[in-house]
Amino acid sequence: MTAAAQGTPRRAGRPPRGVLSRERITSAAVAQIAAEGYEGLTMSALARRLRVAPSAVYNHASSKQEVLRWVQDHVMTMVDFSAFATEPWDEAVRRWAWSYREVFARHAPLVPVIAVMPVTDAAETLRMYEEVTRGFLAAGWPEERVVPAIVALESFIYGSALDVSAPSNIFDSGALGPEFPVFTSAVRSAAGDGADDSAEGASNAADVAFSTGLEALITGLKVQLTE
Amino acid sequence: MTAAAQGTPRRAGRPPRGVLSRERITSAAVAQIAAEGYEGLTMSALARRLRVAPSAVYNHASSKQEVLRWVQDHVMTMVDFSAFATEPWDEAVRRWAWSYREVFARHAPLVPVIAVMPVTDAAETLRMYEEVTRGFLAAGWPEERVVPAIVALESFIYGSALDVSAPSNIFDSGALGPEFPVFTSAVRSAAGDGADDSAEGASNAADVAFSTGLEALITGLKVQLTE
DNA sequence: CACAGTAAATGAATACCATTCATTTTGTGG
DNA sequence: CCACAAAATGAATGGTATTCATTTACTGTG
Repeated sequence: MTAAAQGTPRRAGRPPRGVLSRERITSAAVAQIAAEGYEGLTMSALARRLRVAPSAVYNHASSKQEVLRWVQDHVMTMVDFSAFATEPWDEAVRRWAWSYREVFARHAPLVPVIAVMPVTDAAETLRMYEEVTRGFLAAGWPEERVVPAIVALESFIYGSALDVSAPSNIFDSGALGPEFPVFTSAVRSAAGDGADDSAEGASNAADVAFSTGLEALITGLKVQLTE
Repeated sequence: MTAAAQGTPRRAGRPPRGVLSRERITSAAVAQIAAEGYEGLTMSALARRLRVAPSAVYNHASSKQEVLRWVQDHVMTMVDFSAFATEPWDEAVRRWAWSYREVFARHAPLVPVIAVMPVTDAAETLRMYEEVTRGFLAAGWPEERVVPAIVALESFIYGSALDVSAPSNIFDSGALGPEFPVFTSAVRSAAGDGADDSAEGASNAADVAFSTGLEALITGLKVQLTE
């Protein structure tokens, strides 16, 4: 019952029709992550889901890192950048950034992977960059300034995605509190801010910080444009 | 030769004087990272450096994650936030942010650790927050806005620290380039920007993006203050 | 001062995990 | 048609964090 848990156990040797492919491996990995999270994504679990021996995966992917890169490119398709075609620049950036952060907050373990990942053969990622770049140019941005601005926004988004997965009591200074009264008080007063989770903005601490930073970036980038 | 590679091999049982402590473990971990990087930081290697059996470490730290949290708090001492005591707000933020990013670019694997790490009993981290908060308040910031602003800056800094460790050809679209001409062209024109590594700013792509985002954040946050 | 309990070390064992390799089978290009 | 490449199996391999039984020594209580 090593590979196929039920049905014909498939003997060794190349099968008549290809069993694996980049697409099937990627979607099995995504399914496994959805089912058991990133801790649950092991090469064994992946192979089990594909009804295949673990070593078979290595005929298609050279490492688990490579599988993660495929997953990352697939996850990019869930980021909504459609507003760049219809909305003014600042509103398009706003919608894109919130969507981007939301997607990668649910895939926080991918964030460190992305940082080191070259964009080569990451087609979906490139598709997004292409459209976002178009949006910047259409809004009158000089070409040489577009990529740094996108990278800056992305850096903020990735950092914020990590921040979302932080525990809400992350700033609880505990027993050391009295030693740092100014900060402790500031944390308390920030928590009291939008914390009435009754209606409207529905904002927790991470959302408030993200909104603060994103609006500042949008404002500041616009100012840079006029200089 | 399991534990001590030379000298008296120390028999089992509690030693006359304590061999380990949080401080000694932390500094051994930092030394190990300096010597062989984060891949080289294994519990075995750490124990070897401490001349101790691997299991001994678990009498003081409950997991490797905890050791990493100690390292992270220690690394915080290398961030220079002294400018908040002497410089005007925007210049202080600038110096702090550049220092912060530089430190964690050299410790990128800690970034995902930080995100989930509560600040409780992270004394050095709290020391920094205390001083930064003071600086914001002294510059006239309303108390409830300080923490979101700091978190926003930190998110950008962490994301940028990851960006620094990315390969420089990260935006090389390779064979897919022709499919995404607008983005490909923008990448080329951005590269030509400050890429004459002859003199002055000495800026690579990551530095340009960081500067762009940081200046935008500073400008945008200042604007928010006057509203 | 004795004695109990706890703290801190050793060394052996565990369970996993990614990855590799020899082997087998099958599809494919010359 | 035949050699070779591609793709599967199943059995190692080496490394990992972590746990456990055992031993020894320190520490606080009567």
